[in-house]
Amino acid sequence: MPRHKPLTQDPIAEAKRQWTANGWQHAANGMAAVTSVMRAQQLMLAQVETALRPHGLSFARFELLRLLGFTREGRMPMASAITRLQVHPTSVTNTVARLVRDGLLRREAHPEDGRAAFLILTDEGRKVVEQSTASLNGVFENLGSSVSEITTLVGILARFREGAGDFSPPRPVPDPL
Amino acid sequence: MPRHKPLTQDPIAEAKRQWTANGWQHAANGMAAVTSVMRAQQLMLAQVETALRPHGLSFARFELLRLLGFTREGRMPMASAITRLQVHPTSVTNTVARLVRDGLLRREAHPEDGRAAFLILTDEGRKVVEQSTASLNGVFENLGSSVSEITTLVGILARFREGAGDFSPPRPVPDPL
DNA sequence: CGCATTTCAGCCCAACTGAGATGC
DNA sequence: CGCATCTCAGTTTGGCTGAAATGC
Repeated sequence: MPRHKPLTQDPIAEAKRQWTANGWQHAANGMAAVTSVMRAQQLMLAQVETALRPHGLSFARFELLRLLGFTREGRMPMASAITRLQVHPTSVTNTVARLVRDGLLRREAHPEDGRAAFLILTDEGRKVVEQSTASLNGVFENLGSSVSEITTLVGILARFREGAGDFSPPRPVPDPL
Repeated sequence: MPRHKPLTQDPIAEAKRQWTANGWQHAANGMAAVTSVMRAQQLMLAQVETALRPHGLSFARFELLRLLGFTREGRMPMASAITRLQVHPTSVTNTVARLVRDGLLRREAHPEDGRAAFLILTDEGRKVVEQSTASLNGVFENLGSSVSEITTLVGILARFREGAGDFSPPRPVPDPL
């Protein structure tokens, strides 16, 4: 992890001040939000990658393994993984190739659809995913934010993601009539 | 921009359910927070990069130009940029090289310290930073979240960043005595 | 035939590491 | 001398595009 010179004040608060001073008041809040999310992501990713490095995984690789690990038999069609992870098909091909190279995953032909591929966790892969999940949970349990802050954060970002077209709501209130 | 298959429900809510079902209740909230921030960052970055592409800038390049644009004379020592942007020195060298190549920035020797470099905005660079800021502000003004949500989000993430050692607080309440 | 699934080659960017040049 | 500043070469990664192979 890179060690940066600690700043004596919040650079985002400073940027917001400058945005306002330049007459961009209407954009200042949004700028602060976007910059905050970018920076928080960097910090979180650094912690996550530190926890995963001993297991030989990146976060992208972990996410795919974790998905497989949640299925009953440790197998899933490629297409499902692509949809669920919301990434580009070639990125998944790439991620899978590395996991196969490391012996954590196997690729098999789909029994019915000759175009499709099945991803299958190896025994080693199953072991790694459980161990790395345990390491990651240590990070997740120590973010330094309160439960109520975290709940609020997740809610706000869920509404943002939905507004950005990330998913359709599950209609928590079923249609009356 | 990649076009993904829209999901019919929130994948993070689903992941949280699985975390809980596996007995990791204490980590489920943190997992949701980290995953939410990661995904929101992807969505925001995609919008930001779409707005910047016509100007020939990435977000990293924009941030450096914007920093320069806020100084009186459009000039700043390399070291200040490194500290303020909180990135690796070689990354700044790289970013600067691209901006110089594109004629938006000039590099000059520091008058007093022979080791140090000065970064100087060119006329073209100044024009580009103002135009691209205007484009970005369009994104910032239309995130789809309310002002109160954004304010809450920024506050929670500021506390997280501070806790993660990103900066030291400006001591809003000066020490009594 | 059109369409879906997946891969491949190749590109770009960001971020890093390690080494070294230069000057305080 | 040690240290700071910065650059360079090279690696890794992820994410993308365009093209193609294969099969529905």
